[in-house]
Formats: sequence, C-alpha cells, structure tokens
Amino acid sequence: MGRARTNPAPAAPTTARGRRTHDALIVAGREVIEEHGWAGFTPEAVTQAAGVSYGTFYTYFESKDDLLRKIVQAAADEMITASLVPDTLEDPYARIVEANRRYLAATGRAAKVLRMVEHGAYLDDTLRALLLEIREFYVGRSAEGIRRLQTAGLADPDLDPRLTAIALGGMVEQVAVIINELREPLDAEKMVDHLSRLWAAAIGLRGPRSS
Amino acid sequence: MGRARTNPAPAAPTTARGRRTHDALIVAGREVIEEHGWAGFTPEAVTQAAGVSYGTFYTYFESKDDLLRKIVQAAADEMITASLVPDTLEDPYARIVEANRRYLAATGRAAKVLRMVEHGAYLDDTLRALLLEIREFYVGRSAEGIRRLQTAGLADPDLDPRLTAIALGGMVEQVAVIINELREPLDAEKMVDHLSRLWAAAIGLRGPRSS
Amino acid sequence: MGRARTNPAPAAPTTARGRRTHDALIVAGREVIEEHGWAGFTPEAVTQAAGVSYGTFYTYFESKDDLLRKIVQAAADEMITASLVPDTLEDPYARIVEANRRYLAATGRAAKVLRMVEHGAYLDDTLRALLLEIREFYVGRSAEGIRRLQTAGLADPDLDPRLTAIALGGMVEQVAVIINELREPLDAEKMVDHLSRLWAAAIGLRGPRSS
Amino acid sequence: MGRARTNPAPAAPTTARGRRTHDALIVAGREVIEEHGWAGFTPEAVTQAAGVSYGTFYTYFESKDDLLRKIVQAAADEMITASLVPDTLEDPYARIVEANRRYLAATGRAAKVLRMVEHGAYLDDTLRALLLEIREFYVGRSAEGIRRLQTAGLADPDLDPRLTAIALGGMVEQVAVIINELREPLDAEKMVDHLSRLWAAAIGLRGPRSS
DNA sequence: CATGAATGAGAGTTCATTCAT
DNA sequence: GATGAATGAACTCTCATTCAT
Repeated sequence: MGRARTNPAPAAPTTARGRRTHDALIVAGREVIEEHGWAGFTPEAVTQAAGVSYGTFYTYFESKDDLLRKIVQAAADEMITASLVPDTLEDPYARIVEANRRYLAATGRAAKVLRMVEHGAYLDDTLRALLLEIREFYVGRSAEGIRRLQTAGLADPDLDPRLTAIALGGMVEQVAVIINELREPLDAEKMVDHLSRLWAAAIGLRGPRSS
Repeated sequence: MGRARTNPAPAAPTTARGRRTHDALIVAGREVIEEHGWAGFTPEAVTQAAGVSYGTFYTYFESKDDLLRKIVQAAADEMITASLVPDTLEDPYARIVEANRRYLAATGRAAKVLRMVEHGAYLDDTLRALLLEIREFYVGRSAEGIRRLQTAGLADPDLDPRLTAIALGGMVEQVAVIINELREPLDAEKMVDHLSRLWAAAIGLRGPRSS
Repeated sequence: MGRARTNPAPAAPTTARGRRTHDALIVAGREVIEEHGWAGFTPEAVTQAAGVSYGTFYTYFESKDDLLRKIVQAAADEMITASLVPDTLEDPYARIVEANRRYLAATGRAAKVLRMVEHGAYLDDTLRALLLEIREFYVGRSAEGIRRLQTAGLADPDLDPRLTAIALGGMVEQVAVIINELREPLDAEKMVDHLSRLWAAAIGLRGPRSS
Repeated sequence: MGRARTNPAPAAPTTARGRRTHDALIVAGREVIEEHGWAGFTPEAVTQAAGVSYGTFYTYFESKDDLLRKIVQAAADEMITASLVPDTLEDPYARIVEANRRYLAATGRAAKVLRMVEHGAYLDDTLRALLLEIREFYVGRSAEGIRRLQTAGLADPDLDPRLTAIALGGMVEQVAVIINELREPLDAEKMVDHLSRLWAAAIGLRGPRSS
C-alpha cells in the first residue's frame, strides 16, 4: 500500500484479447478475495485463477492496489445498479421493502467484497475515498427519501434525515454482512420483511402500511 | 529444521517486572493496531511501541496471533463491562438510551479494534469464535430485553426478538464504527438520542417515552 | 497470519534457464553441506554459492528440507549407480574387491553427504525413510550375495546372511567415512585390499582366493 | 560453535549444592540429546530437564559447547571404563566376545550420544579432538591385541594391525549405532556372537575357538 | 549463587514487483 | 503482449547469551 509507483502506467488494453485478459483478472481477483480473503489475495493467486501467467498481471495493473481499486469500483457499480428502486413503485413502504430486498439479495456478494477490503482502505487514500463515495450514495439517497416522506407528512419530522439514513443504512448493511459472511442461518426474505418493518416503524412511517 | 520443539508455551510472568512488560505489550499492541491498522501490526512495531527489544515479544506470547487474541479478549471484556446497564434503571426507554450511550461512548475504541481485527478472523478459528461470542453477548442480551418488553405489552409482539436484536444491534455497531473509525464528524450525544428514538420506535415501544 | 496458503509447490522449471538454476542450486547445496556441514547449510549460503539471489531458492524448492531431500536422493542415486558390480565378473573374491573399491572410490563423496545429513533424519520422516532405503539397498544386495555363496558351498553356512551383511557393510561404510570425512591419511587401494581380505575371511570364503 | 568467548570462565563448583547442580545439568544434557537430538539440545531444554532455572546454565558452563564437551567427555569415560576386558580372561576368542558384548551392551547408549554429536565436531576443534581421542583409544587397543595374536602365531600375520582395527572397530561401532539409534530389531547377544565370529574369522584366529 | 526477564543477530520464508526472453 | 524466472526487502520466529534483581 502507498508505496512509490515505479511502474509504467499500463495503458487500457487496445486489442480484444487484451480486454478479455484484463476483465478476467478483475473477475478472478474478486473470486480470490471472496474465497480466500485479504491474505489470499496475491498477484500469483489472481493470475492463476485467471489462467494467465504471473507477469501478465503487471501488463494490466500498476500494482496490486490498482487491481483492488478496480475490483471495488466494479463491485460498487454493480451494487448501485442493482439497488435502484424503479420510480414506478410509489407506495413508500413498498419502496422500503424493495430497497431492502435488493440490497440483501442482489448486493450481498458485492457487500462482502467491500467489507473484506475495508481494512485495506486504512492505508490507501484512493480506496478510502471510493468506499466513502459508495456509502455516501446510499446515505444520500436514503436521506433524500426520508426527507420526502417528512415533507409529505408521512414520517416523524423530528428525525435528522442524514443521521437516520446512516443508522438505518448501517442496520441493513450489517445484516447483509452477517448473512453473507458470517453465515448465521437467516432466511433472506424474512429478514427483508423484518428490516422493512423496523425501518418503517423507526421513521414513524404513516399510511398504507397501517395494517 | 527445528521442528523438534514447538514454541515453549510462555508461562505467565512471575515477577512484577515481567507482569509490567507483559501488560505493556498488550497495551502497545492495541495502540499499534488502532493507529496503523492490521498491516502495521508487527511484532517489531509492538515491541518498539512498548520500548522493549524484539525478542521480548516471544517471552510473553506464543505468536503474533496469540497477542492478537489477548488484545481482542481484553477489548471484549472492557466493552462488556462498560456496557452493563445497572438494574436500578427501570424505565425501558431510559435503559435503551443508557445502553446506546455506553456502547458509543465507552466502547467505541474497543469496537474499532474489533473491526480492524475482523478480517483476520477469516483465518483464525480462535479469533472467529471470540468475535462470535462477543456478538452473541450483545445479541442475546438485546433479544432478552425485547422479549421482556413484549411480554409486558410494551413492544410490538409480532417482532422476532432475535432478528430484531441483530438488526438493531447492527445499527448501533455500524454507527459506532463510523464515528470512531471513519471519523464522520457526528456528535455522540445527538447520535445516542437518535439511535434510541429509532430503536424505540422500531420495536413499537409504548409508554413513558411519549413525552 | 498468512496461513491462507501453504507454500506454492514449486513446479518443475519449464525453461532452459530455469532448469539451469534449479540444477545449480542442487549442486551448490551439496557443496555447501560438504564444506560447511549441517550448520552452514542455509538457503542464503546455498544461493550465494549458486550465484543467485536469496528469493530464487523458493522458486525451486518448497523449503530447506525439500532441497536437502533432493540432494540426498541425488547422492543416493549416484552411489547406487556407481557401485553396481558388472555381472561379467564371476570370481567371488574379485567381486568383493570390486564392490569395495567402488564403494570407497566412487561413492566416498556421496557417503560423506549422507553422513552429514544423518542427524537431520532424526526429525524428518521423509529423510529417514530415504536413508533407510539406501541402507537397505546395500544390505539386501550383500545378504543376497552371501546367501548365494553359502548355497554354492563357498561360505560358512552358519552365518545369518542379513546380520553378516549389516556388520560387514557397516565396516566398509565406517572406513569410507573415516577416509573421506575425518581424513585419517589412509591409502584407498590398500584399504580396498584389506577390507576385501577381512570380508572374505569373515565369511569363510573358500576357493580361488587361497593363492 | 567457535564463537568468541565472552563469558567469565565459570569456576568449578565449590559447594556440595553446586556440585549437584553441575552434575544434574550434565545428566540432563545427555538425556536431552538422546531423546530430542541435536536440534532439541538447547540450554532451555537442559535446564528444564534438570529442574533449575535458565540462567543457572551459565553459572556452570561457559557455553552450550562447553556442556557438550563435558557430556562427551563423561560418555567417553563411561564407555572406556565399561569396555575394559579383565586381564584374567586369557582365551583370545573369549576376549573378543567379551569386548564386543561390553561394547554393545554397556556402551550402546554412550555411543548413540557420540554419534549425535559427531556433526557438531565439524566446527568445534575441541570436540573433534575428543572424538578422535576416543576412537584412538579403541583402535590402539584393538591393534595392540591383534599384534599380540600375530606374534603368538594365532592370527594372520599379513594383516596391518592398525587398518584391521579400524575396519573391525568400525564394524562393531556401526552395528552398535544401528541397534541403538535406528532400532533395527536385532537381538544383542546374537549380534555379539555373530560379530565375534566375523571378527575372529576375519583375522584368521586359530586355536581354541575351533569348536 | 539462583533466578528468569531481556537482548538482538540470524534463520527460514513470503511476496510485490521487475526484467530478460 | 505474454511468459515465468529473478529479485530482495520485510516478516515471523528462535535461541545462545547477558544482566538486573
């Protein structure tokens, strides 16, 4: 981490073959980090998993950290794409349910990668910025949703939207990690239901849910 | 070679001087891991921080992992001790506030250590067991509290106490980490208030809180 | 930590350059152990002797023990190949002389390596098995020869062939070590003559020798 | 081995208690080297086995090598004492039998120690001198015996007494090692008988043996 | 004298990165 | 561009020896 760069910055691959190898390394890197954790994430392991030679690594990536950043970027893009709740869904509670379902179901794997990588962020500014950016995306979006509900008189107006978003987002993230990483045997859909009810109750959501 | 003997299991120090050095190493180890993260946690760094020579490390600890486990154990004991809410406090909401205040205030530093160590648990069974045990302490205690409130008719009886405890505990833990590790500038007491309100609302706490 | 992966079992070198380095390390290792003994046999010494960098050692060998085993294997192969007495030599006494000559002359250097390594065998099962296998080769072959002479009425039929082979083999081995290791200034060919006469007399060899 | 001495040469113990500790360390050292081999022979292991504190080691011995030399000296004295065949035994063959029996039975354990120590002698002049002295004792005595038999017309006069002594002594030593160290399950008395017959036949012993 | 903590040079091993082919 | 051998600094751990108590 944070060592002086001495490598020629590898250019983006120009040939189709190059593109394939480049992508294969990102995919393989992600698999390695998921299966063998941080300590198993070595250029050698990655290149072996990708079926290319050791030296090829540095054809495409400046350093191990460089690959790591790209893996995180890819995981983040995937998470964010997968977690967009369509605007057509209007009922607030249904939106909460859908957001939680997507977070847990579609992004669990990516979330696991992010958590494994978190401590690496301690030393790498770029990585830390990336992770903060991802968190900000979720927090900002949630806060915005809460603010809208407050304006519409559907949620407790005393809550600070941002603090609330951080707390409830943390709740969902933590549960996602426990499900995906520590393998406490929890039924996902049941958790979605629970999380949604807790979330809704926490912000004092009023309306359709009233059942 | 050198397989003839395993590491001579270091006995507990018998002299006062030994005890001092032993404790100094645990303290130093904890500081190192807090300040420089997992990657900076080396026997060399720890002994330097403790002001003793390299070899002394192995006078007291079987291995780097051994010290790590002891640091985690100490952090866990500290957290658990600090977070016990006195029985004299009877009002349910006040208990929630107090529990959150203690978790955030008194245990933040320890929680940071635990989070830094989490990925190491990926490889070390003892460590993983320790972390699970700590989590179980909090989850079990929270679940019990929720169950009591349900029985007393003060909380939503439809909630699964354990799932709820995991989710809300995750919420508090995550916030504690964000405050202590990622240094989002959040006012602790304000967070305590918020978390408590969210927690109470989430479980549908009825009664005295109404103020 | 770092238990995630065991040493990546180094594959056999694929390029000519790799093969050269690999072989150079085995040769250098043998020289080091001959010249500086067990205590001087370090990866650093070996790589320096081979003119390569420290890390290269582990490109080709899993560990120091791994190289040691390969050195022993090579020495054993060499000894055994060099000590095969051609079947065309039929006279029993001449066969004894030839066997002794070959053992002393052709195998002394290898025998020295084996003796230096012997105490390492105390700890390494593979190594101990290898040494026993080598001893068994010599003992078995000698015992077989003695048995044949007994059947032909040329040797004392009361002797247990195996015990005799162990004892007389020990005699030759010990003399080989003294000549090669402890450098008692003994004339090799004179020793061959003596050993052969002692051996022949010991088993009561009758016939052509009587001259 | 062979490092510069920086220690105050420990004086011979003056008190009875000192003598006891000193001797206990030699005994313990010998046990350790027999049981755990060269690699297990550490001051720590020795002091533990002797039931004294670590530091006490250097009260009595200048260094590890110093103790080693004293162990070897003690083992050698023991061997030599135990292997003296009484002059009252006059029959040459009976003397051979008795010498072999004593060597195998009474000195096997000591011989094992010497063999384990042999490779240490590679670097330590004092030790090498000691071992050579021991060998010389046996070789010299055997050679003398052979010479006497030759003079008396009882043994093959063509044999060089010294070469013969080295060879036959090697035979017995090697068998002793195999019995004691490598644990080939051999019956000791049977080996004594065999070795004696081989020895007698090898030197062409004539006379009383004729049975 | 005895004790056991302290020392630090050195061993074996790993691995991110470079480089010759 | 791909290959895989080469590099060496850094890491964890050991142990003979010293020294304060």
